[in-house]
Amino acid sequence: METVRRMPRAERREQILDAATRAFAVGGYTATGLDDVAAEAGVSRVILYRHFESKTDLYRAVLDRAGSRLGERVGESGFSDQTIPALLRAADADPDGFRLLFRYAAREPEFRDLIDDFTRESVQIARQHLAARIADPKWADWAARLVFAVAVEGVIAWLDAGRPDPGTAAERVSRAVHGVIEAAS
Amino acid sequence: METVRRMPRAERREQILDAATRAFAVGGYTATGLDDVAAEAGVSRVILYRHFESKTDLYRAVLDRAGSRLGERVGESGFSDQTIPALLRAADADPDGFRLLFRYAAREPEFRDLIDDFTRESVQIARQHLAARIADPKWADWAARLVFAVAVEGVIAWLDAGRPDPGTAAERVSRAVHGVIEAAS
DNA sequence: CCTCTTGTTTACTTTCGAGTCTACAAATAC
DNA sequence: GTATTTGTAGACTCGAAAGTAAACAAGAGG
Repeated sequence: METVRRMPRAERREQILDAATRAFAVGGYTATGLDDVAAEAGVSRVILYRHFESKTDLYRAVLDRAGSRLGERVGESGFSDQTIPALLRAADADPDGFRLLFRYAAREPEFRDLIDDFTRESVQIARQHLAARIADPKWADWAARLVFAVAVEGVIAWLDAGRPDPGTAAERVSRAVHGVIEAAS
Repeated sequence: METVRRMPRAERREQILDAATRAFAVGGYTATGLDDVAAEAGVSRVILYRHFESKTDLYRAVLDRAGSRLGERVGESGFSDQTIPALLRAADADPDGFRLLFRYAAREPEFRDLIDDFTRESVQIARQHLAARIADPKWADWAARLVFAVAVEGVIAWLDAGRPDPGTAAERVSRAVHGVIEAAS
């Protein structure tokens, strides 16, 4: 019988967050039980409650951390030729968090607020850039949403493909994004 | 007190499917209770069980119908300049079904099989077209996924925008798709 | 008029997973 | 060596939503 791995409280908390991110990234909030999280963390279910008040609390902590990391790396103002590379780096640094945020949290009524700020702001920035190129504001909005979706989907598809060619990935995603911008103008 | 609207069995079944499609399209499977569905259908909860064995059964029926309609309109073979217009028409004919399939069902572990066939086949077709243009198969796969995502996201964004300019919408989505294809080549 | 079908209402049971309680074990720190 | 912290195990409660049962109401068609 293997000896039990003990950790100081703060470290365990982080380790649980890591494991929970992985577990939730598989199927989202409702499809993931606390037993799954506990198993992934290699810890009994009760321990989760010594670090987080509830499943909701834990999930929000996971999303918060993922969202903060994303915000730190990408920044939340402006769009430059460094934005896409930064998005890639953020996804590379925390792939499960990235997937979880955009693949699941964005569709979960209770939790989407945690990623919607980022999305809304990004789309808003895209809209401002596109307004000069697209006369009809309805279609500018449409294009802004699509541009953001292409960036995110491009990154997730890159993650799912096993993160090939990290050096040139940003260039490829950028080209796709600009391809849509051109096509929409 | 308003008199109760009775319907022949088959008609009621369809009407429930319509209402359920609307209800589920708001928040997906788990976030939608049978009470919500019953309310949307203007019928008591018990009636649902006289037409469908279970919530799962009802949901699958909804997704089946939406998937069939989609398949009928888009066809499941080949890609031509009629494919995007057909996709738009399908979404226009059944916007809630379309949204439900791609926005929620595609992310629900228990139910994604009902839309994954369509998605897989579409991506496969895209891949074949792109193989000639993109040497590295990893990046051809990536581009194929992205192209499909752009088509779907473009359509959903159009729905969410209130379906402006039905005449030119297909042209815009097509341009976006080809923009990504060019950019990825 | 009678019967079948469609519908309602209300109350019930079942199920599942979240969340709790208690008692115990063992590593660490002083 | 003792107290404290970190951990386990297992049995439990609780609540929400799914699913069931029974009794009754009323329109439609023969």
